[in-house]
Amino acid sequence: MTTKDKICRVSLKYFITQGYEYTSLEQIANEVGIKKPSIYYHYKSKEDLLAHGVHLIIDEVLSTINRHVIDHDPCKVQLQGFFESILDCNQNLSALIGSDLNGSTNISAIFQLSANRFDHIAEEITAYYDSLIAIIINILNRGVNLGEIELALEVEKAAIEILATIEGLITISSLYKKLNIAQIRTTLYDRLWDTISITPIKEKKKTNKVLDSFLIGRKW
Amino acid sequence: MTTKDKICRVSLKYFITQGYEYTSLEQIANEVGIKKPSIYYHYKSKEDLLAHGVHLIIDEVLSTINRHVIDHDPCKVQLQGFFESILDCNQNLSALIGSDLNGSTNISAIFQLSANRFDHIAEEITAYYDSLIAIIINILNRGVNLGEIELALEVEKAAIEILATIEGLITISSLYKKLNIAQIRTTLYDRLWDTISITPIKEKKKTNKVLDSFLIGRKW
DNA sequence: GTCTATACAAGGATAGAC
DNA sequence: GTCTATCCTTGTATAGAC
Repeated sequence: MTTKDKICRVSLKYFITQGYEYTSLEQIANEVGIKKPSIYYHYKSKEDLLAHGVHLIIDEVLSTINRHVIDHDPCKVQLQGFFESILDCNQNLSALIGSDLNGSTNISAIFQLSANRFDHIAEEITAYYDSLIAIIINILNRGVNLGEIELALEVEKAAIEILATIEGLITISSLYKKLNIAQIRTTLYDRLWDTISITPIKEKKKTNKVLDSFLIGRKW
Repeated sequence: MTTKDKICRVSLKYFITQGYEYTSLEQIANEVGIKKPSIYYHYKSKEDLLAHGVHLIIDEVLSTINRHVIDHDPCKVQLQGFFESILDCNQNLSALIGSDLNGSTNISAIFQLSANRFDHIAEEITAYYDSLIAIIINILNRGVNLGEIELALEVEKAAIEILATIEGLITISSLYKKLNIAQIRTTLYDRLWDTISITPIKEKKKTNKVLDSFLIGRKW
């Protein structure tokens, strides 16, 4: 890994765990094993560093989706691939930046922060969401054509619903530590699919007994 | 309004729009119309200011829910009241802090930031989520007893699903500016209710033609 | 490509007068 | 309860040697 790459990943790690403003170039330089001014040889400013970090995450998410949403798979599998890709990327952020993030991560949080602060990063993030919605809409349209999905479905609304569900999981799991996200994501996806797929009088919602609680350390 | 109160609301406004770290006490003092050191008469530190701001939001959300979730209403109405309360609080944050936030706000984002940075604020936020989930679970249990909601429903999972949906809407609407949240929230709530309520062979998912796009400035 | 040295600004916080 | 003055630390960024 080049020094430039290393700087980017280390700074991303700190931006995510500590926040952009509370991360100093000194700290980044220390961990990389160089001195502070050397960063400026590779990046023109701290903001530049953030922009590269955001770009790295977006790249990772989109390429993961690309790998997991296979062309001729059934729609349901494709959509699940999409769903899982984003959640996995969020969860495996630690691997991406080569570090040991213990807590739950939240890629949306760093997007939020960056977008609020820097206009050109906001544009990239909007384009990213455009891509995500376009991908979902493609999957849904194909599903409608193949008869997997309700003909009457308004794909655009459904796409946003799906994306909102994913964002919600990411947000809530990082904020509410008692939540065991690994357990809830499958159920949530099944439910989501249930609301858009063809359901020919099949008995819906036959749920099983609760085996494990989604909540850690507290029984409701 | 007391000076202390004014300081709290002004700082909250800037914390939300600019981020905690990028907000200086100087800026806050300027807007309040006092000098920087006077802040220290009312609050012991900048962190203290943030803690009070977070507390203010949490109070507002919980009391709004309290007003909108009426004791003997049907379950569906109660749940919708809950749903709307949080989204409204998020949207009307500008009114709360007495200011002119133009863009979309995101209370989860400031929770995120605060929780990451300060342990004792994190505890308050966890307690807040505990309360929210307890409220939903109470509504759902009552709905099950009244026969409005599926007997087989696992209320705990459903509660988290509902909360995740709300969080998702907040997150995505603040990140993805093209989304018209006002239009999508009703649909999303109906869909959600659909998945948990008793459905005696009623024809589900009879959606109408799309009239307006959820997305602003782009037609998919 | 990385270093030392340093400029320069800004922020949080305190002391003490009024 | 609010002010002026000031301390101290830290941060980003640059100049210029090696």
